[in-house]
Amino acid sequence: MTLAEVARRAKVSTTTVSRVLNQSALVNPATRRAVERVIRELNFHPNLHARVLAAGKSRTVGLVVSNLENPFFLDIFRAMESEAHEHGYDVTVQNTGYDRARLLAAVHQLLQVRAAGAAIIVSEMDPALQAELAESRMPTVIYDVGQPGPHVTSIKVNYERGIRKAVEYLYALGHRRMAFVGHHPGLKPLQGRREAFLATMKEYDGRIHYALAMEADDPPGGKRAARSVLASRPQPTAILCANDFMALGVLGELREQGLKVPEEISVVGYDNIGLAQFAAPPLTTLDIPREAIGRMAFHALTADRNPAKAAAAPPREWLVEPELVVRASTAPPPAR
Amino acid sequence: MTLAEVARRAKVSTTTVSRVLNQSALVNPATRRAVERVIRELNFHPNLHARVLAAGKSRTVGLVVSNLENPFFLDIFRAMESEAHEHGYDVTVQNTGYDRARLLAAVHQLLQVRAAGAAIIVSEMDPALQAELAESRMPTVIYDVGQPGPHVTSIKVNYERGIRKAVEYLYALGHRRMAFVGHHPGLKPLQGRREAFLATMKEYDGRIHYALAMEADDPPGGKRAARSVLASRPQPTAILCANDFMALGVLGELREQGLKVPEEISVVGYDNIGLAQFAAPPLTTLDIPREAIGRMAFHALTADRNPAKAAAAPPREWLVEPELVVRASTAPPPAR
DNA sequence: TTGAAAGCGCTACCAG
DNA sequence: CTGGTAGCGCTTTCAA
Repeated sequence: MTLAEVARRAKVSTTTVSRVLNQSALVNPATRRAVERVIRELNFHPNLHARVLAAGKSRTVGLVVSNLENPFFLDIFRAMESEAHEHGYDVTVQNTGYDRARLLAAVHQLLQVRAAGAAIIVSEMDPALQAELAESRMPTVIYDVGQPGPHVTSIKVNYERGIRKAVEYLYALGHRRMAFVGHHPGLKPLQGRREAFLATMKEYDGRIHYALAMEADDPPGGKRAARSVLASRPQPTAILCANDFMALGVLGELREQGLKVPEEISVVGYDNIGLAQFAAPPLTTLDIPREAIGRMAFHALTADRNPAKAAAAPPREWLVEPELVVRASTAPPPAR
Repeated sequence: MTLAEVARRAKVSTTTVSRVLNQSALVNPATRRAVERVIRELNFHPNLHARVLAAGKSRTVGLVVSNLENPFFLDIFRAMESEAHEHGYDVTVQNTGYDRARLLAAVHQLLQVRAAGAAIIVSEMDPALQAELAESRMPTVIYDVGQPGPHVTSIKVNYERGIRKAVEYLYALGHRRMAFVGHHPGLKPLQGRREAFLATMKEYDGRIHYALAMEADDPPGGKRAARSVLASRPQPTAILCANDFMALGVLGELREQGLKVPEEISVVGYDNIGLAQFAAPPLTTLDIPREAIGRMAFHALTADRNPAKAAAAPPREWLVEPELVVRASTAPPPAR
């Protein structure tokens, strides 16, 4: 089934059919109806590849994330998708599983489909890829790493500020022994949270004792990490997690070990995913506005498309501030 | 950057470049290396739209699901994707949010990109769309509804059997007042679970008192549903959920109401998502092999591609049996 | 082992 | 308002 076939049956030119497909105004209403009828009868679906090829532009933007299983990324995807749909765009997601090879493959795929833009919200970004992306001239959004440029917008989360808020809060509650549960050393953004923690610890200069553990980004990873830090001595009275998803796992381990949260030990997460309030107990965490990030990412990718509104273009760099959300997983440490 | 440009620089024909791109064996190793060098230097990424258009076939399969946020669907996606990658295919996911209009749009999109096949794992399928899909002759996998056909494979879960297992288990524990938490009446598969529950109740013919509540497919929905069934009298001593994702929400509500699980009330989920073991308490549930479903779906879509192995083709209809997984959210009802 | 040329299905420019 | 036609970038015979 091709457009030519439709044209033949409708007794018009392919040009006309193309016009009705593209909502062009320059087509007689009667003609339009006739063509539409044929399209419906034939169950015609225009070949998108041909359209993109001929038109030379695509209305698809790509999103590549590290771990779709983690609601943090999923939320960004959904926000971006809904914003895109409102503007007549589609978004294709790709999951890397924190694997650099898959990241590379994902980016190449987007380059091959000549996507209108790509938002790379991953933790495993590397400089070489950033350079390649910059050269490609495809509008790009990068997360937590690198610098903005002609076609690249950078979104960064002020992790350190977030961690500091959490540590200050815990310190004020009386906690002096803390543990940090992060993951995948070497992955910049996550390491960012870890380093933010270390930097904050340094500020407290010896007044806080701490332990660290790095594991996979999921509940089982959190569980293992919790087991590890609980084995350290002196045992921490509070555990800070690199994200809520892992925090779910640390809560599970604490439950298994019979440690009451928050009476015996406090836990704070990061991200404020929806599940955080359904954790037992509901998780104190640092909110990161995923909805805004997703929408912002979409606009950053499609902004240059409207040179007219260039003035209203979004900033090429955006710093996000996490907010502390106190729920039931934190309390003063046990009197001992 | 086009293939022609590469050909010019490499001083060969476009045909040759095309050949190296397609791993064709009929190209001199030296020539190949030369071309590959130019490709690398130019950072050339062949236009996928042009390739698909010219070749007339695509190595992309589509997956459309109702709610990616629900790990059940995400797991199917990941399994399908990993299987696809192993076979040189890509998969594009689309999320409908249980919205028929979005489902239609998603399917049309797949038709437009001439996808190699489409797995429609949704609860909002309707007969008209099934018919359209059948006519389209695109390999399709449908879930829980309809009949298999020339190009359509049907995967069905034996919900009733699962529900019966759960009810029998609870009945044996001593429960006589149960509630079922489902969602979106009118959505076939989910209704399927509800009807399976009702059918089972009928078998017990008055020996079990029950209540029902339908809400959204997420923890908040489960929470609302729980509130509703807890208000019914006599109050149930066990709650069966249409899926684990909602069960997370009912556990949250029970916790808020101060009801101890499983001492005062039992909860059983459905699906056995990874989070089920991280729920508090770990959830008794019915396992559905999502990994197998995802892989099976991929093969069903690409099977006809290999007429040689037609004999080893997967069955056009597959019935999945849920297995009861007992964890800590169920126990005998309180003595009262 | 390599190349010339005819499409793939659609859009867009230029006429009428 | 409508149509003819030249591509878009690549694959695929068919020859050489």
